[in-house]
Amino acid sequence: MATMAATSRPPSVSAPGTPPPLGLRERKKLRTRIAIRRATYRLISEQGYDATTIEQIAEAAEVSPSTVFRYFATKEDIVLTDEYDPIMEAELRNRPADEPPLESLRFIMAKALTAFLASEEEELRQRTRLMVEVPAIRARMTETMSDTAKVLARALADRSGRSPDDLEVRVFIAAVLGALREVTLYWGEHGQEGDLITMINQALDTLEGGLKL
Amino acid sequence: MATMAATSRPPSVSAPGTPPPLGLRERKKLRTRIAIRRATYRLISEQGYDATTIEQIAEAAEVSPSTVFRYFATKEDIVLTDEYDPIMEAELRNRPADEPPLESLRFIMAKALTAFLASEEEELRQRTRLMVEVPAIRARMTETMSDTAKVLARALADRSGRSPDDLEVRVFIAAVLGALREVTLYWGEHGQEGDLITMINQALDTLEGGLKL
DNA sequence: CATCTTTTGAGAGTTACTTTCACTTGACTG
DNA sequence: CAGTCAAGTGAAAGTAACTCTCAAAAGATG
Repeated sequence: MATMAATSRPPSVSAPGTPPPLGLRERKKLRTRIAIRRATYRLISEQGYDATTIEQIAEAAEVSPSTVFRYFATKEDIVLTDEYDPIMEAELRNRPADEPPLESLRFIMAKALTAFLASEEEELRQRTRLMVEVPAIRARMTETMSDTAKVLARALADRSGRSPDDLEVRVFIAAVLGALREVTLYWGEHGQEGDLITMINQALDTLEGGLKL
Repeated sequence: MATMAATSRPPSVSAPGTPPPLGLRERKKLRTRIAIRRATYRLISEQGYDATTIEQIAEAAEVSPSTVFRYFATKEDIVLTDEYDPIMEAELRNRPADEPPLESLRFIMAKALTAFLASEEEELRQRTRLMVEVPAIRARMTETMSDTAKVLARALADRSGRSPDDLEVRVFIAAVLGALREVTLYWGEHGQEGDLITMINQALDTLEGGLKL
């Protein structure tokens, strides 16, 4: 994520390819990060988004307010930050280069969502709820999506020999992510009932058919 | 626009169909509104968006800060508010009902843009500049667009006998507006060179072709 | 253990926005 | 045209998200 700048690694002597065995410092940071997020989700579910202040979050997570801002640039980011971008990118780059781009995206989005649903369904639902209810979250989410868009555009451009800045590529991604966003919103507005993945596939079908309503 | 709640009309006795001849009160409000916007645009072009405070805007427009907030809900809205939604809606409802929806949108967007460019080109350019440079503006713009989306969805749904909440309709509009947004961003990022309308048409061609990259 | 570097907390400051209330100023009525 | 009513305005105080600075605390390192 954008807020997670690459920090220096301990120059450990572990075998190459093995994940470096995080020093105490890094482990602590991770714990703090998680504590803040957890506290935030809990407080929000109890009191609502607006009523939950950074001060409360800091207190609940047992850190100072300044620390909260050190870990997350904005209040919205506490809720929205995840690590799915690199995963989606990797998956996309793993698809056969001659697969139609829309099919590649269809595939990786289904996969990412399935994984998310399997491991953190409750969080996804709360997030969706907030996306529907809180304009600030919705807005920030859109920004986040445009980071995702850049990553995906690069991957797609690479494999087709185009520039990642190619207008057509950008429009392609924007349309797909715009549709995805709308489906999620729709799902959230309708009580989160029905199968999200099926609905996404329907939306992609609409796009694939050339938007002939 | 969302921020412009319908205010009471003077029950004037003018001929039906004639625009009511705004009382002094309404005229003054309009002037204030314009003064605030003008001051804002000027200050921003001189100092940049972040460096321009509401207080400065208020002073330049010769009103109090509270009045500024009475006219515009947020700082971003001062820049973004326009009155094109009802126009686009009317135009859309004027298109033949059997015209393919994508063509209708293509047509009305070209028309709206042409009008905007003809009468307020400088404003459009400044707005685009801000959209590229200021995340808050970009975010708010997206929200604004989703208001537009609702209006257009209703119009489109009406003529095809669908519900305005129909997933397919919503996806359709989201994709088109998402593409439009991306083109505008692209145009802005590339020095605002080239013909916006042509680029929009290209983007719509991409959508129409089923997003086969 | 001593030193160096990173992380943290405390505190003060900025600014967008909200709310309240008294005052002014158009608009309508008799 | 005077009086009343409603709408619009300004002043002021308050809230909360974010920023900046600096000194203290705590992990890493030799």
